[in-house]
Amino acid sequence: MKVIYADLLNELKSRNIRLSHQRLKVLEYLTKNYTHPTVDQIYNGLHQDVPTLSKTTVYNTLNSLVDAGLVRVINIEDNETRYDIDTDNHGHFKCEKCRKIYDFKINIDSFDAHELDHFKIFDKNIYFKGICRQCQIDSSNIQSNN
Amino acid sequence: MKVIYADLLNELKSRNIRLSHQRLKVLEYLTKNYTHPTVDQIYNGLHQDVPTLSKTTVYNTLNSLVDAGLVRVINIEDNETRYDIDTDNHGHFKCEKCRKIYDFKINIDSFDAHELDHFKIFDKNIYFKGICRQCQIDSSNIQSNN
DNA sequence: TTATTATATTGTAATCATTACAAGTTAGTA
DNA sequence: TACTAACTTGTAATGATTACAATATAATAA
Repeated sequence: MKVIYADLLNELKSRNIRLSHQRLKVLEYLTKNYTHPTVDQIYNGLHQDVPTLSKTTVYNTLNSLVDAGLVRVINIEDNETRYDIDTDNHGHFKCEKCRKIYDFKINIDSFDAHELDHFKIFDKNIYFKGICRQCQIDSSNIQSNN
Repeated sequence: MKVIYADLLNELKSRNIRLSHQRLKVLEYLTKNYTHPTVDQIYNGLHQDVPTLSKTTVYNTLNSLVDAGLVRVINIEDNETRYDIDTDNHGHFKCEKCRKIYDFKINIDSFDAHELDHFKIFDKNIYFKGICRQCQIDSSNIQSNN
């Protein structure tokens, strides 16, 4: 899914969330970096460009954006929260070697979960963990060098 | 899924994990409390019975059991890790009102995720968030009392 | 049973992510 | 241009988890 920056701005305006310099920069970062970044990565990525930026502001901004439904939280490891500007229905794969998070297409709604028939569901998440293709290739190359 | 305590003990023995008093108590707690407890809940639940128990031991024990594949980690909220003695293929629903976690049957392997065809997958997780049936009933009763 | 030893437990201190808070700043509006 | 509610910032607080070193114990063999 392609995220259109201008659409995000309209979305913010319609929700009366002020278009502060810092928020626009965080949004811009997320639309330019599809890496499911952590708060630290966002902060470090923007710090040169916005020297006054505070990490608290990054937290505040992300919380606002999540509340507004413009950003999704990814909780895979318990010690690092990641953020995703793509709120469409998709899954995440985390490589335990290179730590990269890959998106993959999956229609979560195609499941039947009858036990939840009378439950209100706001949010559906799928994530897998393992070793990505590239890391398998890399490690077999290292072995063949022995 | 019914977890057989004796099977867990054999599993531990075969992996050369010592059957210390504290570990047995944590395992017993998990097999008796299908509530996906937090570390605090386990610690508080056992503290009367095992007064010398340390919270560090609960952490250490759970990490060992997770490494051994006897317990699964549930990361839904970023600030509370929960533990599940049921390692079978199933999904979790977290109610945002009563905070309870419900299990539901779902065959995660029934999906096709072709983009991951050459990825090694060790671990698959599904969780939903929303309002459970009981909390919806409760809140409509409160409203009708107005 | 007893002695031995590798492994486990414990309490405290350290770490790290996140939030609380209060003072200063700014976006949006009139 | 002035006003004000909302936002940003830096620091301090919080809370979960881990590191560490001293003590205790499970498993093994004599």
